Amino acid sequence: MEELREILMGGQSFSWRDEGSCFSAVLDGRVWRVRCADDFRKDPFLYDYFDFAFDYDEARRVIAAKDEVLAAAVAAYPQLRILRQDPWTALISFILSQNNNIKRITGIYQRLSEAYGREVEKGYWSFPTAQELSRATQQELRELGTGFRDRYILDAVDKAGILTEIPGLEYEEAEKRLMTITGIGRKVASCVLLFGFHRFEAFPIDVWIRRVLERYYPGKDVSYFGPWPALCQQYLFSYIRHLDLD
DNA sequence: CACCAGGCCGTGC
DNA sequence: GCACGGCATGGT
Repeated sequence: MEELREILMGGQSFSWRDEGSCFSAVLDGRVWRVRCADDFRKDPFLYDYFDFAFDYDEARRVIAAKDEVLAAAVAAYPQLRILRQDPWTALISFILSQNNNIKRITGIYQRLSEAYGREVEKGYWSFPTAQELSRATQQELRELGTGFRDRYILDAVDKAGILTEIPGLEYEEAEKRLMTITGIGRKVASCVLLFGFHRFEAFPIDVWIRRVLERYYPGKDVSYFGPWPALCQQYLFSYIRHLDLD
């Protein structure tokens, strides 16, 4: 259970709800309920979603060997994984994430689903597709609590077609392309590329990671964290974010 | 009641 | 190119 919390509700996805005895989400048109690793190993969709084809054991060894900070981060969160999320959902999710907190992001995500998604099971709505979300007006979005991000969402709906181009682009080009959407800067673009397109070259730099870089890695650039900068980033993110709270 | 939140936009140097 | 304030809203 607790090992799953950091993966499902630690900031990479806003689709999951804590139901007490399990975590639930509507993905791929149906409701999923998981409580431990055994729940998803054998299901083809969840096997892909939880990225079981990737050798995290090997990656952990390489990353932990880089330095003491990463070794501690890996030791603290050995079960961490990068979920393979839907690109569109990731795009809107990380537009919502800017200058926002996880709890509130999840709330807005849920209200968008209830307002524009499909109720696939009583009390459970899918996240709206771009077409479904195109019904929304700016005022409606504002009333759902999106705040100043309302116009960003509308622009993303208009430019949703960009997502089909991303797989064919080099990382830097893909990032630039995403940044042509209003409300998408470097950080959000890198999150979309990581969580929506599973690009492990990504290295999202938010306030937390910026502090880590300044304190522990002065002068170092992203290449230090290769060949999977995204994994290093994710371990460091979970590690230092909880240091403050504990 | 302040202050912050997995930032970005617009403006001004 | 970098620095700055503004931004909607709710959590703590």
